[in-house]
Amino acid sequence: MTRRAKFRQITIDEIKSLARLQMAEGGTASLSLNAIAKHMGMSGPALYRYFESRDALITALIVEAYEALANALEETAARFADQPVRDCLRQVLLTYRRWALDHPIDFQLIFGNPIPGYQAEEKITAPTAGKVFAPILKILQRAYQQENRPYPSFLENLPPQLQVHLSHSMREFQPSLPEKVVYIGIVGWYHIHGMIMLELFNHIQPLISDPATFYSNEIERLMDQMNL
Amino acid sequence: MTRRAKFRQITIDEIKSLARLQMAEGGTASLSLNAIAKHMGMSGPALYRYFESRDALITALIVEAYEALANALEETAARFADQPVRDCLRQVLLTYRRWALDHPIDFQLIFGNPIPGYQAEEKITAPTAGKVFAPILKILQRAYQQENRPYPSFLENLPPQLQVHLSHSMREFQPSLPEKVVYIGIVGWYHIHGMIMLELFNHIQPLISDPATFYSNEIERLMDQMNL
DNA sequence: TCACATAAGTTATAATATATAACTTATGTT
DNA sequence: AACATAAGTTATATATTATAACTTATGTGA
Repeated sequence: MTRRAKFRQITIDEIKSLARLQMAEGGTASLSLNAIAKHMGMSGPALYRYFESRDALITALIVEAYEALANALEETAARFADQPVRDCLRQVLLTYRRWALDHPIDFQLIFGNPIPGYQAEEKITAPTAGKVFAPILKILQRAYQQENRPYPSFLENLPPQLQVHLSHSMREFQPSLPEKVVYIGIVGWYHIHGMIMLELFNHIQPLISDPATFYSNEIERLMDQMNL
Repeated sequence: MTRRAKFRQITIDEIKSLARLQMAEGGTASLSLNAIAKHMGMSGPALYRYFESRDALITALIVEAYEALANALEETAARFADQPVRDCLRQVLLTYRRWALDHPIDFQLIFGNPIPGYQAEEKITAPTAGKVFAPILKILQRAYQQENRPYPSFLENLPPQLQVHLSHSMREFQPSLPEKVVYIGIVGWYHIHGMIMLELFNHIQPLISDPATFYSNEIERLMDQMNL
């Protein structure tokens, strides 16, 4: 890498870092290229050498957020891979919540409403999205395929028109994954996700005194349902 | 109501209506007072006679959204009040999804990320928030208190530090509501909510071919868990 | 009916935002 | 050393929210 390219990378990183900081203070849409430039000691238009537009910067941040979350989950899964399935999955799901609370802005970028005016470039963001779900699927695969645990009873009478399909990018990670495993994963993920979204946007606090305990408790209940 | 006040109300309604229309096209944050005024054939600053600021307009829209959702749920609950609990609850939960899909902007205003720069005026929005949850609690109360259905088994060994408390405004609607009923309601609501948020933001479609069937199926599973 | 307060609009202006164009300076390579 | 290009600059166009000052329309009380 040339010296110039190195400096360029540093500048790009600083821009993204400041953008994150700005959003942390005023929400995902309080992003001002001008303010970033000013803070870095240069004029506004200079930023356009590094990002084509405000949306391009946002897209970069979204991709990074996806990757960071996926990495956090994968890392936890790897660290507890030799533990029983239930313990491993518990840790991964705890990491999921922990990461969301620690990185509310990144989580909103991934799962919240679209930013004003911002048109998601799905070609860029979609492939990374699958990575988030992959570690959870991997654990479930271990449970139901390697360890041959019985499938939960609620899978028995599913309506036939309910087709589950993995996106192309996800298929690459998990080549031979039974529909049932995917379905269990989806059901679990949605439950988890609902709790976290509500907690993140302060809809849980008026009802539950201790969201952490509630979450832990629901995880256990969920894993009970999954026969884990 | 004087003639002038009537015209004023019409103008206010038109502003709100156009605001909704604008958001429907470009997301919750693509709200331009100027554009609204222009569309109504008047200058930008004229709008400030009707709304103190952009945030005041947003707050009004949020309150209306809460009320509209609560009304939709209540209406459904009333229409199926003489049916068995399970049938009534099913219809209410279907209405919940239907309303969210039919009014994605209003749903985002209530449950999505905060709009850039917008500071929620919780004094105004909080009291109405309770109304959304009320119809569901009412149905559960009927099941477990009037009809004396047994509580689901997952309530048996809850950790003692897990306190459930209703906000003040909600207490007024439901004076004597056992903690257990509230807890069941919360658990169910979160599950439902997770599915709808993910569907609304297009995170469900890459995985599930038929979200409606999936949702229906999950409702049944949920009510099974609730002993309904 | 007329006088007058106020409601409801106007234009002008300030402060910021994204973004483009045209120009200058620094950097690295041939 | 010459030169292409990267990386910055200022100037400008066009939005945005919002305030100030001013004008016109409306409704009411004397």
